[in-house]
Amino acid sequence: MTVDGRLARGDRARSAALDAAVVLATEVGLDGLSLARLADTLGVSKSGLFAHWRSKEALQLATVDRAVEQWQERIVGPGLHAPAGVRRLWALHQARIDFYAAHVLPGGCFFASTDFEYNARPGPVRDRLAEVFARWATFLERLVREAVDAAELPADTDVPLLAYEIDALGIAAAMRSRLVDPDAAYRHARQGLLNRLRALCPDPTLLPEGLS
Amino acid sequence: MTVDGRLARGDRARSAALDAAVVLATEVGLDGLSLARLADTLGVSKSGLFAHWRSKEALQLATVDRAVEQWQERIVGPGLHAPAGVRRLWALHQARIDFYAAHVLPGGCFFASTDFEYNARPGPVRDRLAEVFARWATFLERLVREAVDAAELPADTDVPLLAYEIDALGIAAAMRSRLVDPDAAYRHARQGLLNRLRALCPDPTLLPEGLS
DNA sequence: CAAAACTATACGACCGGTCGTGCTTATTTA
DNA sequence: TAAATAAGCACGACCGGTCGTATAGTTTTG
Repeated sequence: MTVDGRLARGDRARSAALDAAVVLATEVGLDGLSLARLADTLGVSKSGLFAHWRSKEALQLATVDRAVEQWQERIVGPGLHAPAGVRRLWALHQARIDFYAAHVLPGGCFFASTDFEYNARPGPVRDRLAEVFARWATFLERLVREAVDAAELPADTDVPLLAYEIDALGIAAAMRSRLVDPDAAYRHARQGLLNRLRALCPDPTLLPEGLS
Repeated sequence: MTVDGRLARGDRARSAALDAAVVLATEVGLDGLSLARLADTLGVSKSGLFAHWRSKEALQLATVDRAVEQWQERIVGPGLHAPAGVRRLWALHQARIDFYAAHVLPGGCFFASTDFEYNARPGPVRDRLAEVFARWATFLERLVREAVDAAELPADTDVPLLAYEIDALGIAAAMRSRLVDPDAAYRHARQGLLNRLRALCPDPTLLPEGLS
């Protein structure tokens, strides 16, 4: 039953297709990505994709899930293993900033472009994106609340809003400014998140050293 | 020479087409908008559109310009007529927040969706968008600098970054949270911009009254 | 040798774009 | 004032191309 080599081949092709789909969808949009281009990139035939997903929409949903997996591996994962409280929050932000510099700024952000692409288009894809962002917001809010215990956040702070800001500001500012001045994007993302962290933690001794 | 009735008819049709194009492009994307759907919405034939614009790309560029005009009329205009300094900045923000509640939240934001749609797609449309955002950033930075003279902004503040944040945060936070919780979008946009303004102006007596 | 994975081919629908024609309307002419 | 002219505008039909999708056949693999 293992049938390891047999099933492994199909799973490998499926996985490679999803990885390529994330990259291509970031360039041309999740809906703008044609199956022909995806098949050409993979070096396979277009119709073969229908053996793995029954429709393009099914492939789009799988692409969103794959992007979530990549995001969690590269961003959330390192942050979760950092120390608790403010330092943990900062470790997460630092990982995200480096991720922006390495992936978002050169090639665009899959979630940002897809989010805005489907914002006014109800349907399964938009629903899936809503779930993803809701989970992400909950996770961010939890991280912020943990940091609050150590840093004495001002009483009138809206914690869910703060979590949203941390997320939206980093991506939006980085991508927006990329159109105007690519070099400024990294500084903006880093500075913006750092400012947010300072507001969150007035005691500078709690922050990592060597930050401008 | 007046030729009023002759030219006015064509100009009216052209103007109506651009208004509809902005609305439709906000829904399905600037590139996802088909000429057939635009023609159907207008109740005219598709080929008639080519009498006004020689190609779809020309119509897309005209659509961007039209959206800029609308934005300036509804947002920049009221703000420019407000008192100078912090109050003027707040008047601009207040107009933008109301605009979010009335237009962006129900139907999406043309600039946000189009910006991310074309972020990784070089070409004339992206270049036009870059010009628009560069002008917008310059305008915002000028407004912030005028407010600084009255409010004594902290010395280490990055003014261009602040201008970017004010813009990106409002749109991104509003649209992002719309997917998750429509009711929270207005509060988020208002609270986020208000927080920014408070950081900009530590003296509460300079701020408008009745703000929570 | 099955069975799974993949390819080749064809289809209907829709895309942006072109062309030739008729209608509307302002200007010119008598 | 009334007929004639001409220009702008809009229309329907149609083109080549590409889209997502279905079906039948071929190659690969344990």
